[in-house]
Amino acid sequence: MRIGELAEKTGLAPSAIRFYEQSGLLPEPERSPNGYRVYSEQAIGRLRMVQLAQNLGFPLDRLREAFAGDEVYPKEDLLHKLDTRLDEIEQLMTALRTQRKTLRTLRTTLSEAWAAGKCVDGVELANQLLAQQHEPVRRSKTRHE
Amino acid sequence: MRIGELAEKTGLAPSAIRFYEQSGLLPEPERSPNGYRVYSEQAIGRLRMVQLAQNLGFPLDRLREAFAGDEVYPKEDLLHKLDTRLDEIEQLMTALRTQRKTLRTLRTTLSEAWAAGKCVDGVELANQLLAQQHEPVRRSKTRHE
DNA sequence: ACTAAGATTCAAGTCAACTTGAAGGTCAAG
DNA sequence: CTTGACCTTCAAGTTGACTTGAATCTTAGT
Repeated sequence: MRIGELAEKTGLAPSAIRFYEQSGLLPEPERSPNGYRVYSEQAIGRLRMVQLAQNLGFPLDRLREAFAGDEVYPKEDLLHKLDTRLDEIEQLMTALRTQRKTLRTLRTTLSEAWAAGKCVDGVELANQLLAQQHEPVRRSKTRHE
Repeated sequence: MRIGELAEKTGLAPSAIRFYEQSGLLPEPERSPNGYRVYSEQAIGRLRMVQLAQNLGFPLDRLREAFAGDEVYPKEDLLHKLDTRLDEIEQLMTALRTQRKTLRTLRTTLSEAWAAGKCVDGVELANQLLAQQHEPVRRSKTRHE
Protein backbone atom coordinates (compact mmCIF):
# COMPACT_ATOMS: atom_id res chain seq x y z
CA MET A 1 0.00 0.00 0.00
CA ARG A 2 1.39 3.38 -0.95
CA ILE A 3 0.82 6.63 0.89
CA GLY A 4 -2.17 7.72 -1.18
CA GLU A 5 -4.07 4.58 -0.42
CA LEU A 6 -3.23 4.76 3.26
CA ALA A 7 -4.37 8.36 3.23
CA GLU A 8 -7.69 7.40 1.74
CA LYS A 9 -8.24 4.56 4.16
CA THR A 10 -7.55 6.75 7.16
CA GLY A 11 -9.07 9.97 5.93
CA LEU A 12 -5.78 11.80 6.37
CA ALA A 13 -3.85 13.77 3.79
CA PRO A 14 -0.63 12.22 2.52
CA SER A 15 1.15 15.32 3.73
CA ALA A 16 -0.21 14.69 7.22
CA ILE A 17 1.07 11.13 7.19
CA ARG A 18 4.52 12.26 6.12
CA PHE A 19 4.33 14.89 8.81
CA TYR A 20 3.49 12.28 11.46
CA GLU A 21 6.37 10.13 10.33
CA GLN A 22 8.64 13.11 10.44
CA SER A 23 7.47 13.91 13.97
CA GLY A 24 8.22 10.41 15.14
CA LEU A 25 4.64 9.32 15.58
CA LEU A 26 4.84 6.76 12.85
CA PRO A 27 7.74 4.37 12.23
CA GLU A 28 9.60 4.85 8.99
CA PRO A 29 7.99 2.61 6.43
CA GLU A 30 9.69 0.35 3.92
CA ARG A 31 10.46 1.80 0.55
CA SER A 32 9.81 0.23 -2.79
CA PRO A 33 12.77 0.32 -5.20
CA ASN A 34 11.61 3.61 -6.64
CA GLY A 35 11.69 5.24 -3.23
CA TYR A 36 7.94 5.25 -2.60
CA ARG A 37 6.78 4.53 0.94
CA VAL A 38 5.15 1.14 1.27
CA TYR A 39 2.88 0.48 4.21
CA SER A 40 1.50 -2.67 5.77
CA GLU A 41 -2.01 -2.99 7.15
CA GLN A 42 -0.49 -2.34 10.56
CA ALA A 43 0.02 1.26 9.63
CA ILE A 44 -3.72 1.77 9.44
CA GLY A 45 -4.07 0.64 13.02
CA ARG A 46 -1.28 2.88 14.12
CA LEU A 47 -2.90 5.86 12.50
CA ARG A 48 -6.26 4.97 13.99
CA MET A 49 -4.70 5.08 17.42
CA VAL A 50 -3.20 8.44 16.65
CA GLN A 51 -6.55 9.67 15.43
CA LEU A 52 -8.28 8.46 18.56
CA ALA A 53 -5.74 10.17 20.76
CA GLN A 54 -6.17 13.35 18.76
CA ASN A 55 -9.91 13.16 19.13
CA LEU A 56 -9.42 12.81 22.84
CA GLY A 57 -7.53 16.06 22.85
CA PHE A 58 -3.96 14.91 23.28
CA PRO A 59 -1.40 17.13 21.59
CA LEU A 60 0.98 15.34 19.27
CA ASP A 61 4.01 15.70 21.48
CA ARG A 62 2.23 13.85 24.26
CA LEU A 63 1.57 11.06 21.79
CA ARG A 64 5.15 10.99 20.72
CA GLU A 65 6.18 9.81 24.17
CA ALA A 66 3.72 6.97 24.05
CA PHE A 67 4.18 6.01 20.42
CA ALA A 68 7.91 6.48 20.10
CA GLY A 69 9.18 3.19 21.53
CA ASP A 70 7.88 0.16 19.68
CA GLU A 71 4.82 -1.10 21.54
CA VAL A 72 4.05 -1.74 25.22
CA TYR A 73 4.03 1.61 26.86
CA PRO A 74 3.90 1.37 30.69
CA LYS A 75 0.28 1.05 31.72
CA GLU A 76 0.63 3.22 34.78
CA ASP A 77 1.87 6.11 32.70
CA LEU A 78 -0.93 5.59 30.25
CA LEU A 79 -3.56 5.73 32.95
CA HIS A 80 -1.87 8.80 34.32
CA LYS A 81 -2.08 10.48 30.95
CA LEU A 82 -5.77 9.69 30.75
CA ASP A 83 -6.36 11.13 34.19
CA THR A 84 -4.42 14.25 33.37
CA ARG A 85 -6.51 14.78 30.31
CA LEU A 86 -9.68 14.15 32.29
CA ASP A 87 -8.64 16.88 34.69
CA GLU A 88 -7.96 19.25 31.84
CA ILE A 89 -11.41 18.57 30.53
CA GLU A 90 -13.00 19.38 33.85
CA GLN A 91 -11.12 22.65 33.96
CA LEU A 92 -12.19 23.54 30.47
CA MET A 93 -15.79 22.73 31.24
CA THR A 94 -15.66 24.91 34.31
CA ALA A 95 -14.24 27.76 32.30
CA LEU A 96 -16.90 27.33 29.65
CA ARG A 97 -19.65 27.31 32.25
CA THR A 98 -18.31 30.56 33.64
CA GLN A 99 -18.23 32.08 30.20
CA ARG A 100 -21.74 30.92 29.52
CA LYS A 101 -23.01 32.38 32.75
CA THR A 102 -21.41 35.73 32.04
CA LEU A 103 -22.66 35.76 28.49
CA ARG A 104 -26.18 35.08 29.65
CA THR A 105 -26.02 37.85 32.22
CA LEU A 106 -24.73 40.18 29.58
CA ARG A 107 -27.43 39.14 27.17
CA THR A 108 -30.18 39.73 29.67
CA THR A 109 -28.78 43.04 30.83
CA LEU A 110 -28.48 44.33 27.30
CA SER A 111 -31.88 43.07 26.21
CA GLU A 112 -33.54 44.74 29.13
CA ALA A 113 -31.72 47.99 28.68
CA TRP A 114 -32.59 47.90 25.04
CA ALA A 115 -36.26 47.24 25.77
CA ALA A 116 -36.27 50.12 28.24
CA GLY A 117 -34.61 52.35 25.70
CA LYS A 118 -31.73 52.95 28.04
CA CYS A 119 -28.12 53.48 27.17
CA VAL A 120 -25.68 51.05 28.80
CA ASP A 121 -22.23 52.01 29.94
CA GLY A 122 -20.18 49.27 28.38
CA VAL A 123 -17.18 50.08 30.48
CA GLU A 124 -18.90 49.84 33.81
CA LEU A 125 -20.62 46.68 32.70
CA ALA A 126 -17.31 45.21 31.62
CA ASN A 127 -15.66 46.05 34.92
CA GLN A 128 -18.51 44.48 36.77
CA LEU A 129 -18.46 41.31 34.72
CA LEU A 130 -14.70 41.03 34.73
CA ALA A 131 -14.87 40.88 38.50
CA GLN A 132 -16.88 37.67 38.23
CA GLN A 133 -14.48 35.97 35.83
CA HIS A 134 -12.07 34.05 37.95
CA GLU A 135 -9.70 31.69 36.20
CA PRO A 136 -8.83 32.80 32.65
CA VAL A 137 -7.80 29.32 31.47
CA ARG A 138 -5.88 28.33 28.38
CA ARG A 139 -6.57 26.75 25.01
CA SER A 140 -8.38 23.48 24.31
CA LYS A 141 -7.50 22.38 20.80
CA THR A 142 -10.01 19.76 19.82
CA ARG A 143 -9.35 18.05 16.57
CA HIS A 144 -9.53 19.57 13.16
CA GLU A 145 -11.30 18.02 10.20
CA MET B 1 -0.65 58.48 31.03
CA ARG B 2 2.01 56.75 28.96
CA ILE B 3 1.89 53.19 27.72
CA GLY B 4 3.76 51.69 30.66
CA GLU B 5 1.28 53.03 33.16
CA LEU B 6 -1.68 51.93 31.09
CA ALA B 7 -0.09 48.52 30.84
CA GLU B 8 0.26 48.29 34.58
CA LYS B 9 -3.29 49.43 35.21
CA THR B 10 -4.74 46.89 32.82
CA GLY B 11 -2.35 44.04 33.44
CA LEU B 12 -1.38 43.95 29.78
CA ALA B 13 2.08 44.20 28.29
CA PRO B 14 2.95 47.41 26.45
CA SER B 15 3.62 45.31 23.40
CA ALA B 16 0.10 43.89 23.62
CA ILE B 17 -1.39 47.37 23.77
CA ARG B 18 0.60 48.44 20.73
CA PHE B 19 -0.52 45.27 19.03
CA TYR B 20 -4.17 46.00 19.78
CA GLU B 21 -3.80 49.49 18.42
CA GLN B 22 -2.13 48.12 15.35
CA SER B 23 -4.96 45.63 14.88
CA GLY B 24 -7.56 48.36 15.03
CA LEU B 25 -8.98 47.41 18.41
CA LEU B 26 -7.82 50.57 20.07
CA PRO B 27 -8.00 54.08 18.57
CA GLU B 28 -4.69 55.73 17.90
CA PRO B 29 -3.78 57.73 20.98
CA GLU B 30 -2.44 61.26 21.14
CA ARG B 31 1.29 61.67 21.11
CA SER B 32 3.33 63.88 23.36
CA PRO B 33 5.88 66.07 21.53
CA ASN B 34 8.55 63.40 21.91
CA GLY B 35 6.40 60.86 20.11
CA TYR B 36 5.30 58.89 23.14
CA ARG B 37 1.73 57.60 23.22
CA VAL B 38 -0.43 59.47 25.72
CA TYR B 39 -3.64 57.87 26.93
CA SER B 40 -6.69 59.19 28.70
CA GLU B 41 -8.57 57.31 31.41
CA GLN B 42 -10.98 56.25 28.67
CA ALA B 43 -8.37 53.93 27.28
CA ILE B 44 -8.51 51.84 30.44
CA GLY B 45 -12.22 51.29 29.91
CA ARG B 46 -11.69 50.39 26.32
CA LEU B 47 -9.10 47.82 27.24
CA ARG B 48 -11.31 46.41 29.98
CA MET B 49 -13.99 45.81 27.38
CA VAL B 50 -11.49 44.07 25.16
CA GLN B 51 -10.36 41.96 28.08
CA LEU B 52 -13.91 40.99 28.92
CA ALA B 53 -14.61 39.99 25.35
CA GLN B 54 -11.41 37.97 25.32
CA ASN B 55 -12.39 36.21 28.50
CA LEU B 56 -15.69 35.38 26.91
CA GLY B 57 -13.85 33.64 24.12
CA PHE B 58 -14.23 36.08 21.26
CA PRO B 59 -11.31 36.09 18.88
CA LEU B 60 -9.80 39.50 18.20
CA ASP B 61 -11.10 39.78 14.68
CA ARG B 62 -14.64 39.45 15.94
CA LEU B 63 -13.96 42.28 18.33
CA ARG B 64 -12.50 44.39 15.61
CA GLU B 65 -15.90 44.60 13.94
CA ALA B 66 -17.56 45.80 17.12
CA PHE B 67 -14.78 48.09 18.30
CA ALA B 68 -13.75 49.58 14.98
CA GLY B 69 -16.36 52.30 14.57
CA ASP B 70 -16.38 54.81 17.41
CA GLU B 71 -19.09 53.75 19.87
CA VAL B 72 -22.68 52.58 19.51
CA TYR B 73 -22.46 49.27 17.77
CA PRO B 74 -25.90 48.04 16.62
CA LYS B 75 -27.50 46.23 19.52
CA GLU B 76 -29.05 43.52 17.39
CA ASP B 77 -25.69 42.53 16.02
CA LEU B 78 -24.24 42.52 19.48
CA LEU B 79 -26.92 40.20 20.78
CA HIS B 80 -26.38 38.03 17.75
CA LYS B 81 -22.70 37.78 18.52
CA LEU B 82 -23.47 36.77 22.07
CA ASP B 83 -25.84 34.09 20.87
CA THR B 84 -23.35 32.80 18.36
CA ARG B 85 -20.76 32.48 21.07
CA LEU B 86 -23.27 30.78 23.35
CA ASP B 87 -23.89 28.23 20.62
CA GLU B 88 -20.19 27.66 20.19
CA ILE B 89 -19.89 27.05 23.88
CA GLU B 90 -22.65 24.46 23.81
CA GLN B 91 -20.90 22.67 20.97
CA LEU B 92 -17.61 22.69 22.80
CA MET B 93 -19.21 21.37 25.94
CA THR B 94 -20.83 18.60 23.97
CA ALA B 95 -17.51 17.69 22.43
CA LEU B 96 -15.82 17.73 25.82
CA ARG B 97 -18.50 15.50 27.30
CA THR B 98 -17.96 13.04 24.48
CA GLN B 99 -14.24 13.08 25.06
CA ARG B 100 -14.73 12.57 28.76
CA LYS B 101 -17.04 9.66 28.20
CA THR B 102 -14.60 7.97 25.86
CA LEU B 103 -11.68 8.61 28.18
CA ARG B 104 -13.55 7.06 31.06
CA THR B 105 -14.46 4.01 29.02
CA LEU B 106 -10.87 3.68 27.98
CA ARG B 107 -9.67 4.08 31.54
CA THR B 108 -12.00 1.41 32.82
CA THR B 109 -11.21 -0.99 30.02
CA LEU B 110 -7.50 -0.66 30.53
CA SER B 111 -7.68 -0.89 34.29
CA GLU B 112 -9.69 -4.05 34.07
CA ALA B 113 -7.47 -5.64 31.48
CA TRP B 114 -4.49 -4.71 33.56
CA ALA B 115 -6.00 -6.22 36.70
CA ALA B 116 -6.80 -9.40 34.79
CA GLY B 117 -3.27 -9.50 33.43
CA LYS B 118 -4.58 -9.39 29.90
CA CYS B 119 -3.03 -7.76 26.92
CA VAL B 120 -5.20 -5.24 25.12
CA ASP B 121 -5.25 -4.77 21.38
CA GLY B 122 -4.86 -1.02 21.15
CA VAL B 123 -5.86 -0.97 17.54
CA GLU B 124 -9.12 -2.79 17.96
CA LEU B 125 -9.91 -0.66 20.98
CA ALA B 126 -9.16 2.48 19.03
CA ASN B 127 -11.37 1.42 16.16
CA GLN B 128 -14.15 0.68 18.56
CA LEU B 129 -13.86 4.00 20.37
CA LEU B 130 -13.43 6.00 17.20
CA ALA B 131 -16.79 4.70 16.09
CA GLN B 132 -18.37 6.45 19.08
CA GLN B 133 -16.71 9.79 18.42
CA HIS B 134 -19.01 11.72 16.22
CA GLU B 135 -18.24 15.36 15.60
CA PRO B 136 -14.51 16.15 15.62
CA VAL B 137 -14.98 19.86 16.53
CA ARG B 138 -12.50 22.68 16.34
CA ARG B 139 -10.45 24.66 18.79
CA SER B 140 -11.78 26.60 21.76
CA LYS B 141 -9.23 29.23 22.65
CA THR B 142 -10.12 30.43 26.09
CA ARG B 143 -8.11 33.41 27.14
CA HIS B 144 -4.52 33.36 28.22
CA GLU B 145 -2.88 34.83 31.34
C1' DA C 1 6.01 9.89 -27.15
C1' DC C 2 3.22 12.34 -24.21
C1' DT C 3 0.24 13.16 -20.46
C1' DA C 4 -1.67 12.73 -15.96
C1' DA C 5 -1.66 10.83 -11.54
C1' DG C 6 0.87 10.12 -7.72
C1' DA C 7 5.35 9.84 -5.50
C1' DT C 8 9.76 12.20 -3.47
C1' DT C 9 12.31 16.15 -0.65
C1' DC C 10 12.88 20.49 1.47
C1' DA C 11 11.55 25.00 2.58
C1' DA C 12 8.30 28.09 3.64
C1' DG C 13 3.48 29.52 4.64
C1' DT C 14 -0.80 29.45 7.64
C1' DC C 15 -3.61 31.12 11.93
C1' DA C 16 -3.76 33.61 16.67
C1' DA C 17 -2.20 36.59 19.71
C1' DC C 18 1.35 38.23 21.00
C1' DT C 19 6.53 38.51 22.24
C1' DT C 20 11.27 39.38 21.21
C1' DG C 21 15.05 41.63 19.11
C1' DA C 22 17.54 45.26 16.91
C1' DA C 23 18.59 49.92 16.67
C1' DG C 24 17.75 54.09 18.37
C1' DG C 25 15.39 58.54 20.80
C1' DT C 26 14.12 60.94 25.51
C1' DC C 27 14.69 62.27 29.99
C1' DA C 28 15.50 62.48 35.17
C1' DA C 29 18.98 61.44 38.53
C1' DG C 30 23.69 61.02 40.26
C1' DC D 1 28.05 63.15 31.07
C1' DT D 2 26.70 58.83 31.70
C1' DT D 3 23.56 55.42 33.30
C1' DG D 4 19.12 53.43 33.27
C1' DA D 5 14.33 53.35 32.66
C1' DC D 6 11.04 53.99 29.35
C1' DC D 7 9.67 55.09 24.84
C1' DT D 8 9.74 54.54 19.41
C1' DT D 9 9.47 51.48 14.88
C1' DC D 10 9.82 47.48 12.14
C1' DA D 11 10.80 42.77 11.38
C1' DA D 12 10.90 38.36 12.75
C1' DG D 13 10.05 34.57 16.14
C1' DT D 14 6.75 31.57 18.87
C1' DT D 15 3.43 27.24 19.14
C1' DG D 16 0.64 23.36 16.90
C1' DA D 17 -0.61 20.79 13.30
C1' DC D 18 -0.37 20.75 9.24
C1' DT D 19 -0.55 22.58 4.15
C1' DT D 20 1.43 24.50 0.08
C1' DG D 21 4.85 25.21 -3.33
C1' DA D 22 8.81 24.16 -6.14
C1' DA D 23 11.43 21.08 -8.50
C1' DT D 24 11.96 16.41 -9.80
C1' DC D 25 10.91 11.32 -10.59
C1' DT D 26 8.00 7.00 -11.74
C1' DT D 27 4.60 4.65 -13.84
C1' DA D 28 0.27 3.49 -16.25
C1' DG D 29 -2.55 4.65 -20.02
C1' DT D 30 -3.61 6.45 -24.79
